[in-house]
Amino acid sequence: MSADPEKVHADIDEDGPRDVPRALIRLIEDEGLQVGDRLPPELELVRRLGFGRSTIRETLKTWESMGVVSRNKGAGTRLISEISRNTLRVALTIKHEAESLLRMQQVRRPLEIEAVRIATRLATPEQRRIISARAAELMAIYEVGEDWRPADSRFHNAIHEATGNPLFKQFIEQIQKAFHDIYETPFGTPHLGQETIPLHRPLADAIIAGDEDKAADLTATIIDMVCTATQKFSEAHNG
Amino acid sequence: MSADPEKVHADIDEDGPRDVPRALIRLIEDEGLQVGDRLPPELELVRRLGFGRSTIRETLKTWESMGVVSRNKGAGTRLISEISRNTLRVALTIKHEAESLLRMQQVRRPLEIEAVRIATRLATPEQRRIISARAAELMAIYEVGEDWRPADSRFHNAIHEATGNPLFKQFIEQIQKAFHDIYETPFGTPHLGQETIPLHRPLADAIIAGDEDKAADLTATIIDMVCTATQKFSEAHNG
DNA sequence: GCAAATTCTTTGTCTGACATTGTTAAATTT
DNA sequence: AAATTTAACAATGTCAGACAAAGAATTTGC
Repeated sequence: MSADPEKVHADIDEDGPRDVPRALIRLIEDEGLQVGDRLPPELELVRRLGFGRSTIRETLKTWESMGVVSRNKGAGTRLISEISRNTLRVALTIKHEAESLLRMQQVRRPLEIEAVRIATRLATPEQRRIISARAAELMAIYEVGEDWRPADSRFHNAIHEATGNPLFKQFIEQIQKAFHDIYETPFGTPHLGQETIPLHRPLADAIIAGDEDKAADLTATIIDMVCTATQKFSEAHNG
Repeated sequence: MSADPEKVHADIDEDGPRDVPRALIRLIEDEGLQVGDRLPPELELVRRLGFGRSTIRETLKTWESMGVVSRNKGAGTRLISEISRNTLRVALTIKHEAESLLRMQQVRRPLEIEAVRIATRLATPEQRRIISARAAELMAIYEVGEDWRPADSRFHNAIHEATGNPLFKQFIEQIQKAFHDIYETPFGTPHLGQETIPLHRPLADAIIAGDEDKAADLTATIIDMVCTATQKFSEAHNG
């Protein structure tokens, strides 16, 4: 077994990760750094991790663009989202043209419907109560005529929670975030989808009753209405 | 009007974007670079854009992590996804635990099914031909016993193209990328989903025939088989 | 004409220097 | 003594140069 001492030694020597991201994650975990904490300065990272500064900077800059850390000249680098060796970072690029608002809803549609189906099947009684409460809150705010969008987010969020799969929440939230980024910038915020709100009460009821098909149908209807509104809006603003 | 010559001059001087991403996007647009084309080498970018090499590299590395470009030592940097000044970049973080492989397939499922439905409705004759050809290629490679995964990617890619919505391709590809990142690292690559390949021929036929429901059913079957295999795999490797 | 070896090109990494800006501590003033 | 201003410090941002490593292209040999 010990026929090749050099190689054996090389393998044993391999206790440290060979690339910067791994080494950084390891340092963060070993140090027990939490969200909000500051990372060591770059020059200390150079010393402790054994990589060149530019190499380390490339990783930190990438993490910054992914929202893992925030970096400020003079201040330092802070952790702003959880990261561990089990965290995988994925980036999407969305082209924002006339049709992209519609395209986003087209992708959101199946995700939202599937999320509702799964939630209807799997939600615990506690989760169903929360969904119902959020729906009540949404309707109340809507009827008073206040800004219902935060309540709408909370309602859908409750559904996504109930799926037991955090990816649904993440994907849909990112789509919505991109949607609003595009939407608000060019021409103000006209409260798109207002007319879908009254449908949210029966949707909540269907979920609570465990009527998967009805819940899915209502969700489809809601998103289709948003699509129609989006389309009208796009046409009105682009030709 | 010419009360402040210095400032006027400064403003006129402002013909070039101040940060690297803008400058790069501008160059790509001006040059008319398409997906698949090669970017100029780093040193030429240094010369033409007027930034230091490390600064440019930080942007290119970030773009690589976002799937905008692919970079290879010796080769060069290629554009692998559309980018323009209207492109929005969004990042996801996926926590990879025992269940995350399954969770990813759970999210992929509705996306893939919807993509197939839309493709079946909207594909042009030319696109249907391509899908058919890819299916034939996939079956041929599969029967010979070679690595069918690249062909499988090309087949699904052809479907995503036919939706006319690039977001489907991006989302699903990123999920797959994350899946393989997790999958290959810990325990080698056991060709998951092998038994689904024979179903791809009838799937292609259904798409070409315009039978939306059948195509959707077959897709669901395929992904459910992958889910089952994933589950078995997870259990075998985690207890 | 083809295969192998060589050269060239391009990205990857490291080092060192300086600029810019936020932070902190000292000095000055009130 | 307290508050404000100022100066020193620390951290990231940028640039330049050198070499390593690996893919691509060319040349050489047969």
